Amino acid sequence: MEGQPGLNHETWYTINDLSAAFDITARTLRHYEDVGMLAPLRRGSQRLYRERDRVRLQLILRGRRLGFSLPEIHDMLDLYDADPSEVTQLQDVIKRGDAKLAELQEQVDELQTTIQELLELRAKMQHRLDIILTQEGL
Amino acid sequence: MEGQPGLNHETWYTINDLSAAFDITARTLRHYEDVGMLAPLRRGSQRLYRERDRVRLQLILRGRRLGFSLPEIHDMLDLYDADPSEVTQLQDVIKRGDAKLAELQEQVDELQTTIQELLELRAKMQHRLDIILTQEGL
DNA sequence: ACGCAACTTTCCGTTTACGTAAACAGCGGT
DNA sequence: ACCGCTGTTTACGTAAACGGAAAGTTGCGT
Repeated sequence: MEGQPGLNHETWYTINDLSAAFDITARTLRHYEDVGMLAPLRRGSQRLYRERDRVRLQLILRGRRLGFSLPEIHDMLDLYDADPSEVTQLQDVIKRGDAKLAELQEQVDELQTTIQELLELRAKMQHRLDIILTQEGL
Repeated sequence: MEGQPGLNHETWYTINDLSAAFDITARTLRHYEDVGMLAPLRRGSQRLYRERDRVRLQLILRGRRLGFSLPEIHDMLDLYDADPSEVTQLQDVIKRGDAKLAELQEQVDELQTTIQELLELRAKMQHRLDIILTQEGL
């Protein structure tokens, strides 16, 4: 169950807390760990997820909904993990972030084109339907 | 090669025309046919793709870039193939189209949230970088 | 101390979306 | 008639992202 194993005010989650909360299987969470996208602490052999892990999981699942592969999502997570004390790291993360941003914007554009086309199709179909219905109404 | 086998002014494409034009393999085109997403004509055993097939292929590839599965894309293509003379078909296509539109809009929203978060991260990193660089400049 | 539920690791299975030969057919050029 | 190219079908292989079952361990309630 969800709780606090220490005396601090941090919230902890078991693997089943998270799988229930996000409607995924424990197997999926272990898989994300296998490929290095999550790294929960251990109490003995049991996994203990912190708030940080929960946030990362949310990012992973959103990435999946958006159609990204796990390696792609992994790269995006890495952006948040960069060491902010090293100049080269900062420059690198900005550069990689900009590249990803351009990609995401392109995807938004294509989505909006798709939406536009579907709206036009819908209008056409609605128009035909109106004509048929008024004819039948005679 | 791309050409016109008849005397009309329609353009035809071989399987290699299309695979070269869209940078995919012939195998991929045959696969889309296997799963019923394309249906080129035949001259003997050879596939002949018309403009209509080319447009459908564009839709398929865009769908893939947006992260949709082939069955999902297949459903979207079906929207364009609905018989516009049947009232029930028209109503059905409008309903299914609206459902897909809601989905697409949701995807746009999630993408824009992701973009926003990356922009904030970028600003944070840029800020840290500026501080470090001015310190070094002393 | 005992049982049992919750967790663990390990490993083989499955689906999607093709990749990759193998083996054959038709056709334009020499 | 033979070559090479382009195309075809058939069929097994593969990577990604888990699913699912087996077998072992651990902590907790009584």
